[in-house]
Amino acid sequence: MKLKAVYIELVHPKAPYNFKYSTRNPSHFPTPTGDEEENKIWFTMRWQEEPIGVKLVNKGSVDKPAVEVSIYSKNKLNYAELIDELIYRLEWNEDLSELYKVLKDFPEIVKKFKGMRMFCIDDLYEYLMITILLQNTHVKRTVKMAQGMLKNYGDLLEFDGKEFYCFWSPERILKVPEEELRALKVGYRAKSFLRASQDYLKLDEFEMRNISDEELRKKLLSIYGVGPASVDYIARDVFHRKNALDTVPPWEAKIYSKLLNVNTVDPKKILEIVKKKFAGWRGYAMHYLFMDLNWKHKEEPIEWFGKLMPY
DNA sequence: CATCAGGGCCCTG
DNA sequence: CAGGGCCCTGAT
Repeated sequence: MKLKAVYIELVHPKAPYNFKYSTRNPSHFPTPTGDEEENKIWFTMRWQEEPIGVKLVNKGSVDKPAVEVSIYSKNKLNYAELIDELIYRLEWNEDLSELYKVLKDFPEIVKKFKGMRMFCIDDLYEYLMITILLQNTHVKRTVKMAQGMLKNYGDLLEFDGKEFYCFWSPERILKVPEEELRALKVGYRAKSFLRASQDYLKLDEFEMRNISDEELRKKLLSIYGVGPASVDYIARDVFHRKNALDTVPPWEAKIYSKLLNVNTVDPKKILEIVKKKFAGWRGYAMHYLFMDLNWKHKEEPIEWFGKLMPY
């Protein structure tokens, strides 16, 4: 599908805003739903049922942020509404000054990553599908499964001289028999995709933005295929809950242990330490520490991390 | 070649 | 609340 209508607007995120660290995450598994270059990023999304393409170009600096947003669509849209949505998803109006106080023991990290926001362009539905793709497997297989699913059920979009897939809609995937999904080697996840899609259609993700952390957690856990590990990621990344971190899986506990320089790898003890240390911001704070490690590892591989990080 | 664990979650007892 | 089962893949 060729996307022709184009709308361009220069948006000013609240300073400080670090474009690079807010739009790239070395630990994300690659999907054919977007691309990035220095100071540029392309991605797709489904907005009000319509698949669209978005390009962001950095036109500012950390202290004077400016991002040129280009919207590509088949039909004209209510652009003001869509820009507001992007501001929400990209956390462009967030004030993180309290976070930096909580991170006082990590001055180098605060200095380097000041202005880094959470980067999740996905809506609840897409992120549900992503967390299911991640469960109980290695990244390599996750990538393969994602490609297979996108190729078969996603929408191929053409915009700005590029081609990317947009995630399938829940309605689309619900028409597919479970056996057909299984043929794509997604295994028992086939059932999860279908049941989670059904559950999603009963929810109102916009309403969920306003409920308490506790209620949100309960609602998310009621979705088939969503358990304690996925809830933390969804609450933090999609719903921007700064304190979302109630489960530390063993593989993360080993990494946190090193990051926090403590002599335990017991997930429960680690969680207690994190709760105390990063009161009110534990999800966000750990993201900062984790990103620091990811970028260091990308620039120069860290042996212990390479061994611990599931691949 | 067989075995096994792996960015969890569901279901059962 | 603990533990087995689940699809598949690649490592051993």
